[in-house]
Amino acid sequence: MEQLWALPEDGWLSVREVLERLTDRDLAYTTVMTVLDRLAKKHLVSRERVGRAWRYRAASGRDELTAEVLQSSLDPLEPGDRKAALLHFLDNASAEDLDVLRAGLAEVERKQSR
Amino acid sequence: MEQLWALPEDGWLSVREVLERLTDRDLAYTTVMTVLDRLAKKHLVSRERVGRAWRYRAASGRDELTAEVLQSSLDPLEPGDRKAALLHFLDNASAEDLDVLRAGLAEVERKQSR
DNA sequence: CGTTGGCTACTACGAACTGTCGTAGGTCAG
DNA sequence: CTGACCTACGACAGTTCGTAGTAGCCAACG
Repeated sequence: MEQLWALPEDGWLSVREVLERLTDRDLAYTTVMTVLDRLAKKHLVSRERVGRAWRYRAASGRDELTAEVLQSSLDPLEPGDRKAALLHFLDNASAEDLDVLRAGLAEVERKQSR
Repeated sequence: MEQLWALPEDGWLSVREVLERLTDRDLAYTTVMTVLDRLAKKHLVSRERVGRAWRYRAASGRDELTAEVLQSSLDPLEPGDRKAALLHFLDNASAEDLDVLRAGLAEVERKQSR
């Protein structure tokens, strides 16, 4: 389902255009339509009427969506567990991830002091 | 389902003991058993035979489990998106979370240099 | 003006997962 | 033996997902 997000193109796409980009899957037109419809109902994509047809667009990028998932995974935890979870995460994180986080934290601080 | 993890007690618990701790839910004995059985099959809990009965224990704490979820949310992303997701995450993180991350990073560095 | 191609809306269906139980049958103590 | 307790297995409804078919609307072509 989310395979559809492998499609870059951040403009608006019609069902047909999405279908044509999914050459590997060989899906029926209506399948793509149904999926897009359901994603729209869950607000994972936005849609906009153009004549009779709908055009779809990712509501948010893979990166933003993932960031939300991270937050929502943490949210139900109590503060103690939340903290522990973050620390466990760091323990298992790759050097690259740690670098990104370090840089990101520095950036946040920079913004804060401004 | 995961409500069961609201139970602290990191020792081994029998089905009956779990049931008794779930006073709010009023579940049948077999319901708890089935749930524990299924969790065991997914390796979310470990079990150990004691006489005829099984005793169950959380395979990992809520915190560790969440840390794994965080990793697995990130894993399918390409490096660019992964980085972007982490940065988005920092953008929306609370001051407390940022503090934890800062402290955690410092800790990791300390370990590394040793 | 009727046919056709494209598009939507609605429905369907099987697989997987979840939450909830019930039944059947084994075992161990009184 | 009998009852209490436990497990194994099956069941059923509700939801999500992936896939698709049917019906019907509309605009443009010939």
